[in-house]
Amino acid sequence: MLNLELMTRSGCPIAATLDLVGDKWSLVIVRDMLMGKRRYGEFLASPEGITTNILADRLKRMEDLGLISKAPYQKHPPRYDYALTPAGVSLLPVLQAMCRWANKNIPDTWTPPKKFMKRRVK
Amino acid sequence: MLNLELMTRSGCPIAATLDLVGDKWSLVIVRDMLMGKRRYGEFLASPEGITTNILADRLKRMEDLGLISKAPYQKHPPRYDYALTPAGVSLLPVLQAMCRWANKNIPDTWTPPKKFMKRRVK
DNA sequence: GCAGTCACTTGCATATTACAAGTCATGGGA
DNA sequence: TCCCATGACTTGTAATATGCAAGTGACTGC
Repeated sequence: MLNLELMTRSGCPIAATLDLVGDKWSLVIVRDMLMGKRRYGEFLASPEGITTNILADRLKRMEDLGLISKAPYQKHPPRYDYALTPAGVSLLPVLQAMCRWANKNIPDTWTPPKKFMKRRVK
Repeated sequence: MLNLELMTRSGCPIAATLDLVGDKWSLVIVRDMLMGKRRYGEFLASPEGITTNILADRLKRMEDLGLISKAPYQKHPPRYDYALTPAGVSLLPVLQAMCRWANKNIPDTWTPPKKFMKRRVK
């Protein structure tokens, strides 16, 4: 369970989920991490073109929420690897459902790699 | 397939889905419709407290996107019933995945009705 | 004929996002 | 050694989205 001081709009699980990750960027970053990306610069390089201030804000926010964790891979200057926590990884089925929906309903969307669509989390 | 003049950030199905419904309110309205609500006033009455201008904007936007349709149930003054199109209904698996995630990860979220969680769309 | 309801629209303040530029430490090459 | 590039950000400002309050028009019930 996540530990949140954040107020959600209601107890509805859909509304509560949207209060945590219902913006245009958080789930794109989660996608990148599920695909193996771990560094600030790798997230910036994604084709959607997130800007640096939004990326820094979302990384901090999702860390505060308990969806990602960061570990330094060097000390001077501090540099971090970002990784999903189990709660973050378990967003995978949401992303898979979005992929299925988009591939059926939005023209010209890419077919995700099979290993992404087949992967299961407990 | 939806017919969109909207530019998406990339061909990624996740990013494209978020470009259509990745805000705090659209999927809440879809949820209400899947639960049987059809009128403007019913959406307003939901516990999250959407405001009238945002609701009117989202209804129009989702109609333009092809996710919902409206049909008049009286002429003077014009009053409408809103309903999901097949593309709108097929967002159900995304909402179900969010519910499962929230119930496991966000404290004190409601358990949705079984008929909502069990329902399947082709 | 007057209050209330339904389905909105409008105006304005605040919050969020986008875009551009700057910072700071370090590593590599001439 | 000095210059430039890179990684990981921060800061400033403009554009856009959201929240809040109030207003509108066409009825409906009393």
